[in-house]
Amino acid sequence: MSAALELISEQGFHKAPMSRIADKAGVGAGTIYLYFESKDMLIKTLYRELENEIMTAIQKGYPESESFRERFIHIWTSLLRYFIANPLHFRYLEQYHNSPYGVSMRRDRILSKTGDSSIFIDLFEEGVSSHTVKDLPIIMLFALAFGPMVFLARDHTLALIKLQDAHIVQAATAYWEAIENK
Amino acid sequence: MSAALELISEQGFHKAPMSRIADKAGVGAGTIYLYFESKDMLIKTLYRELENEIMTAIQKGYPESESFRERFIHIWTSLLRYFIANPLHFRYLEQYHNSPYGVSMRRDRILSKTGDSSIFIDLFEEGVSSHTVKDLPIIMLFALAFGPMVFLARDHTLALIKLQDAHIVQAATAYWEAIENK
Amino acid sequence: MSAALELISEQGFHKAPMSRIADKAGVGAGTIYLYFESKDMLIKTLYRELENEIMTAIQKGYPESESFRERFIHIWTSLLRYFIANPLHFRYLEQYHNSPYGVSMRRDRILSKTGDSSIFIDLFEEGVSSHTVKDLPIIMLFALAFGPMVFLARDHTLALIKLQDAHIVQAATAYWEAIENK
Amino acid sequence: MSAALELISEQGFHKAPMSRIADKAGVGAGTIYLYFESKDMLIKTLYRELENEIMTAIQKGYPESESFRERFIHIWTSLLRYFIANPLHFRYLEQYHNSPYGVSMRRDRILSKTGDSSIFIDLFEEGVSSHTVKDLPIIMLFALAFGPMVFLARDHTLALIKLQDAHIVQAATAYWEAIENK
DNA sequence: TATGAATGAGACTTCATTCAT
DNA sequence: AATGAATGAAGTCTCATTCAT
Repeated sequence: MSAALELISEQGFHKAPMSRIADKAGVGAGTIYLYFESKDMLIKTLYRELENEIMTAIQKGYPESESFRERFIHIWTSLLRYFIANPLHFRYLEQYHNSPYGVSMRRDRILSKTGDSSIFIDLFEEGVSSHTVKDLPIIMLFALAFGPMVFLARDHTLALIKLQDAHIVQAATAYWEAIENK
Repeated sequence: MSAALELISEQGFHKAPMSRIADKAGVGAGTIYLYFESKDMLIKTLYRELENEIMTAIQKGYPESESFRERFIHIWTSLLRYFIANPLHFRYLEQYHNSPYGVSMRRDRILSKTGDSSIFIDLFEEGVSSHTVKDLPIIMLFALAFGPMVFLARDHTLALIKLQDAHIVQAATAYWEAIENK
Repeated sequence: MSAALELISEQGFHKAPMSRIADKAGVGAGTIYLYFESKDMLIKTLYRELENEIMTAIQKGYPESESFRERFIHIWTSLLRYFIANPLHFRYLEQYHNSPYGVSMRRDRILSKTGDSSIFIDLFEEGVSSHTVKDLPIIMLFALAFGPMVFLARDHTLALIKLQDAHIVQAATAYWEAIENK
Repeated sequence: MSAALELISEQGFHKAPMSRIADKAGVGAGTIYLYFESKDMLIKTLYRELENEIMTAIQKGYPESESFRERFIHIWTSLLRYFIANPLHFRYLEQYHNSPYGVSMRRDRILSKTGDSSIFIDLFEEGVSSHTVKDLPIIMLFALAFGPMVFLARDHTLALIKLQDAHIVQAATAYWEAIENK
């Protein structure tokens, strides 16, 4: 899986044939099929693995009893810091989302409110009902919150900008002002 | 080109082999090569075509002499409206940006400040130097501005939300508050 | 035909598609088919044309009434000089001989003793029956005579050697000694 | 490789598509690419293989300590006998030399005096410096020596003549007289 | 008579997957 | 359980030839 992660992140799906993944992992090509039914399954399993790791990272130090604002900023900055610290993970997720798997998965999840993203949904619902954030559809809040973050992470990953910690806090604050209900 | 647009937008690059594009266009497979040197060239040419169309759409009704805020909101909403009106175009651009072409092009452009995105860059530079928007690196402002918009457009395209005009204005305003220098 | 000659000589058959030939000739692709039934026919016709030209060149100044040796050396040097003066023609003939056409044509001709090479055959038969040259099968004499010449012409054409007139005469003489009946 | 040898020898490069070679070899089309990077590499590797085999054949029974004449005739007749015994090899080499690969290789080798043909070059240089053969450029001697042999081999291969051993010796002797310094 | 856009068979090559070892 | 050689469908692209204009 880590061989697949490296190859796909760095070169994209179509430059990561199973044979190369096997080579990089130091195993035979057939061996992969003992653990994964198909390339698709490998890709999906790897995706879930990363997702879990990310959720764990976010929950670490989560200020359960602080204000909504604090909790929101914690999540937002944790996520961005995670992506900056793990650029391969970020690039993999991007590749995944921009593929047939990703699109259908995204739709399924959001419509059924399942999956790990439900944490975010819950948070936003609390924010709306407590009039702490603007009264907008959850999905819009979601887009407004994570759109900038993904873009920042991408620019950083591509080395177009070198995000300092100060930038991250600035961005989180700026973004908070966008959704805050004043 | 419109056959390519449809297939690639709806199914992704790797489900759009030249033979299917040709079929959909109602021509022989070889015919495409009379007009495009290679599949790559077809993809790039189509990209530029769409980009031009978008720039035209944005410039229509541009309030040249209005305040910075008005101009900014004009561009932001025009772009989002364009994507909502042309979901295939939007999805095509997304596919393109998430591919080897897109990544290298993006880097080249931003670093060399050429290409159509220079319009945005100019606008932001004006905003920063006139202290109308926060003093952040241009790329961050860019990410903060277009990140949410792309996410909104994506959600709309995937029918996860049906953006009304009211939503668009709300989002533009919310976003303005995020970058505004108060 | 001269467009075909140039392209095929310089780049080989497989880099001389009909479309390029037409372009170089300044006509439409279809126009060629008004004058030649197919690419094969074009190639064959061009071959015959060159062959005729060569036979004409050889016969010019042919010392009809001189000794066998004089006549032989005349033919041999004329031919080599022709190839040196017309490298494109030489390269075309080489390409042709090394192709399905060439091989079958060669066999047909020699077996049926038709075609222009019958001139050479007649000459050699005279030489053998008059005991001027060694008593070897005609085909062997042919090979012994034209093998070196073709090699010399090839080396000259490829710029591996720059044949001076002195060389040509030396070679002709040397070769004469090989077949001469002493 | 032997499937490629047969097809290319008998039908030429362009009637030997990879699919036919694979069929003839009784393997799948992709299998060839496990052993050869490309069709070009297959062709080149096969060429080198044959060349090695030929050099081995020539060196067998080489009369190291005999006179120049003996050594020269040994090489010449060995080569011709090899070609007669292995007509497919001969035809393959011919095809190869008459192709983009062959032409550039030939030029490289002769100019840099590398490759197996250097054996011949050394021999001729000895002959010239010891005044045993005529004082002509090496390339000319080369052409004078191997031109007839190639032609004879070709005629035999095409079944235009059935070379007996006596013929071979006659031809070698005749040729020796052409280059001998008298 | 001339054109040249259109065709589609066929070329080379890649790669997810299988299976005998 | 592990291997990796073999497979062959599918992909991109070329080009001799046709035919409506």
